Amino acid sequence: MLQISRLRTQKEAIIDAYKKRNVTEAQIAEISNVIKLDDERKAVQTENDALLAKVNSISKEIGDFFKNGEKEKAASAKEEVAKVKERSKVLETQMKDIQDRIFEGLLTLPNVPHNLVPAGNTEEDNEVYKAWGKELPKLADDAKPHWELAEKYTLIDFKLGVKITGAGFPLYRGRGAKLERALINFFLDEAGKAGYEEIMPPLLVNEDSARGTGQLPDKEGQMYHATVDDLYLIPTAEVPVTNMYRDVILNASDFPIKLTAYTPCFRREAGSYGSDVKGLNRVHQFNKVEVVQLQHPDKSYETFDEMLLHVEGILQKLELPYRILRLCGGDLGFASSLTYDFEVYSAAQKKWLEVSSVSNFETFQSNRLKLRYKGEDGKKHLAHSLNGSALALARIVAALLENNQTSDGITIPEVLRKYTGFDIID
RNA sequence: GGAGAAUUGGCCGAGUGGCUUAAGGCGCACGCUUGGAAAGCGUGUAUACCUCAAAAGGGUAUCGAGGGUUCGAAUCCCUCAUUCUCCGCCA
Repeated sequence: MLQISRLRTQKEAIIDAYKKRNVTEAQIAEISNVIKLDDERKAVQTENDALLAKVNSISKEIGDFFKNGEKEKAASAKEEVAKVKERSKVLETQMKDIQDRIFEGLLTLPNVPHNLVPAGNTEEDNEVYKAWGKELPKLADDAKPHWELAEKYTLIDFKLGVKITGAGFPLYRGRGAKLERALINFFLDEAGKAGYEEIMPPLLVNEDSARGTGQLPDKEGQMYHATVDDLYLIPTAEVPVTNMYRDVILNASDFPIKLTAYTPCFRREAGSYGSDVKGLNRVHQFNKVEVVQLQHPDKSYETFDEMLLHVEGILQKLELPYRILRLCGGDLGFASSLTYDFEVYSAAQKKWLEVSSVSNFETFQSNRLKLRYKGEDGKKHLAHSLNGSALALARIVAALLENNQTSDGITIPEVLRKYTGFDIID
């Protein structure tokens, strides 16, 4: 959520930057509308505060009148207060209404794209920030996609997942389950080495938390909702982990705050269909290790680069072909200012699969979270929040299985062997 | 799930309708004192918003949250949350 003060001071610059996104005329108009509503709010508050001050001072007088036994004066003063309060009540209703409309207006405004964000509307317009320099792996003609390999070596049972729950809930078994656990441990250990504190958060969150990181109201349909208790299954660890700092005031010396968490992620993926959803490419439940950083605004882009290097390092250790995309305005998430996606090449499908997304939200999340720090000037300012996947498992497994298949079986990358306890799946 | 008790500022803690501008203490900051420190003394020490060209100043709201009663609420009433104790259930 953007701050009204920013809309006021940087209105033209924001509208200009918005042109890189798919914003509508209505959204642009909303900027002026919110400012106008805020002007109204101020006028109403000024009037109402003056009325309340009057009520307070008259009430004090009434106390004195009673003490002195001046009952008639007290009675007429009471009448006066009643009149003032009647007017105040009207103003209070107005103010509430205006504030609701301001909040609704602000919720429709996406984050302002960073200078580096290329203009564009679709995936096609994303810029390749770093391309895979070497030749892409070529497999034998009889190379199998990962869902066939998973069945052949009894690693994942998609059918049992359907039986127990439904489509998109894979059941990992045997060495498949072990490989999954190995990757989780490997990712967590890498994050630990990079200085992230490990968190094991709740997997269900309340409405305030879903609202804090912006899942509500924007992406309501994407989350599973446990209606009896009004709790949401997390779509990413970002939600519980970032909400650790909701309504928190930090000291500038606390930065950077670096947190990592493994959690299963639950996504309804409403509206997806076709070959994209085959196998592990798109599922309702998958495992992911997330990294989150809270940082001083002056340093958040240094931190952003550090997070990119962290993700890149993991992919290199896994020996997977990858490329990094700088998302264009149209593909940029609602809350993000700058996002780089990591894709790995899945050689049998001959597809690039998104496995990580690293974003700087600047103050967009912290404004809604009320996540602030006490600055050098003694005043409170909004912190910057960033996060990234490091990494999302399901698609990494898909690429590993496909790329590493040989006539003897599927070889396990060197770094994972001490975690899996086996070198090859045969 | 049931019963009882509690929730006040950075922390402890007083406060049962106007004398609260939330006492007092601790902590913190600055000053005085000192050779230096401690002690002592003094001053200051929440947040958000409104007003003001700015600063100073003034105003409003906030005593777990939200409603209500009242001219006036930390104080009375209602709903909810959290914590503690006991009972029930449970890995």
